Amino acid sequence: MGKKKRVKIRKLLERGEEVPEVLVMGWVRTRRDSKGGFSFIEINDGSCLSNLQIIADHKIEGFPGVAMKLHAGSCIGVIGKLVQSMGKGQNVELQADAIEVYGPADTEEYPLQKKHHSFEFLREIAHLRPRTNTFGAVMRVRNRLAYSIHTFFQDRGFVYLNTPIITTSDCEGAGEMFQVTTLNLANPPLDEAGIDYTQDFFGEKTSLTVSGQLEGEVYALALSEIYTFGPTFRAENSNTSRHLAEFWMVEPEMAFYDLEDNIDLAEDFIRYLFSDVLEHCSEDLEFFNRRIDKTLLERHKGIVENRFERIPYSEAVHLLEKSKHKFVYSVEWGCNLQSEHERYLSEEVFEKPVVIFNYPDTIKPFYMKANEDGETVCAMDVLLPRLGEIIGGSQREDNYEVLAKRMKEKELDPSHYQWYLDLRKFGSAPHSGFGLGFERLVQFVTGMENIRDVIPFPRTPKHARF
RNA sequence: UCCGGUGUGGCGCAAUGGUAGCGCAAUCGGCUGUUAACCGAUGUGUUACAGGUUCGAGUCCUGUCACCGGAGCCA
Repeated sequence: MGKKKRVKIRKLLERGEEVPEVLVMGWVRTRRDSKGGFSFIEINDGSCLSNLQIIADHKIEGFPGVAMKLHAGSCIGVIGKLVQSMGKGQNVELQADAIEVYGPADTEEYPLQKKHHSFEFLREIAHLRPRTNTFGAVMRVRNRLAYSIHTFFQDRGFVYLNTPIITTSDCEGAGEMFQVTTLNLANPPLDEAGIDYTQDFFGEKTSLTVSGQLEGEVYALALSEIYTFGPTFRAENSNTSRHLAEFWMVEPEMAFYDLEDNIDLAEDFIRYLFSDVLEHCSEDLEFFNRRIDKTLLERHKGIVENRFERIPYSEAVHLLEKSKHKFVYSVEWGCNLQSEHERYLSEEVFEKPVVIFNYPDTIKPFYMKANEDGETVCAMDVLLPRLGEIIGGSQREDNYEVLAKRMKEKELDPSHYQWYLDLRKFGSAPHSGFGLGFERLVQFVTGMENIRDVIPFPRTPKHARF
């Protein structure tokens, strides 16, 4: 059996043509026995959502012994004839000539049953959940999105850049950082100030990155347009359906882009991704639309077909102030917009993605470019209905003096950022960029409610198993 | 981290302070070109953990842990 080339189920179902002899391999999802002397076995190999139905005549060689092992979860290989199906529900089916069991699954112990399981339960068996319809579909969609992120930027001449995972730059207190050290925690070397990091592996205090942006700017100011796509770490004790301690982020950074160019790119990017996934993952998306969220496809088409709303922060505040909607947190110019405010704007006022830009400088980081009004900066957030912020970005401050002053105001140590300031000292250029949370994108595209169910192995507070 | 909720057979859930049940799955049998198959029978429990109140606790109280939802923070 091993000598013949195996064909994936997706290919066979797409063609829908009869094949005199074919080999398929996969995991049994369900078996139904007929007393007519044969069994129906459905197998799935992850190449697509659909199973392949196998007709196994009990007369085929060794079947009585084999049949006992063909429970849900077992892995088998089958050689047979692919023929038009006599039954309803599938076009073609495989009439088995021989079946080989690679790995049986003890039905008394195998946790997955042919019934619905809660996502909470599946999280406890993260090593087996990819064998369910939902997780197979999530991971195929996730894969397609990753692929089209690369094609979007590659088609536009952006350079894919790998920024460091281990870093010394504390990206402006942007959340808690995971420390990286080889010091003996039970007995660390000490000096007057506390722990003596000169004796640590890198000779100074290091952490896992919370953003590749600062390093991305370095390469944008040489290669013009770059993007990063890699893991990001936040040690915030955050327990929500939208947060992970380890997640993947896409961060393009572009020389010669102002804020408007930046927003244009972000919008084109989002709409490209949705359009691509609608075209290439239709079976999986229809599954999500049927089982997870009945309005999913309708909303996705809305995103592809309509322009995003764009409003300045000041106007957003004005809209919220004059609205009759009762908010838990009141709104005034200068405050951070709360989740309830963002949701109100994207879900009720505009009912589509909203870009808010020109935020007060007091609530944004030091590196964002100051506007001429002296009180706002060139920041922008893209808000999606139901999900909230999916993109945060800005035009960067490219004036040396202004940036140095901002850093002083925010009490940052300039010695840590000398290389960053140097970019403004030598051949500075207007430039912009943004960050997109990859898992939040997958969440929105699939309709999955919890971010822990769109990443293979979620890392959250108190949870790093598997 | 804060607020609220939940924790009971493998899974999903029920049970006024008084004998812990139901559905699905599983096992066995029947039926059938079946397809979330169907029909019948069978087995399945330290009620998260540690204390407390009570004649008696799954149920009430205290603490711990875990999970879920929301908030903060963020992508």
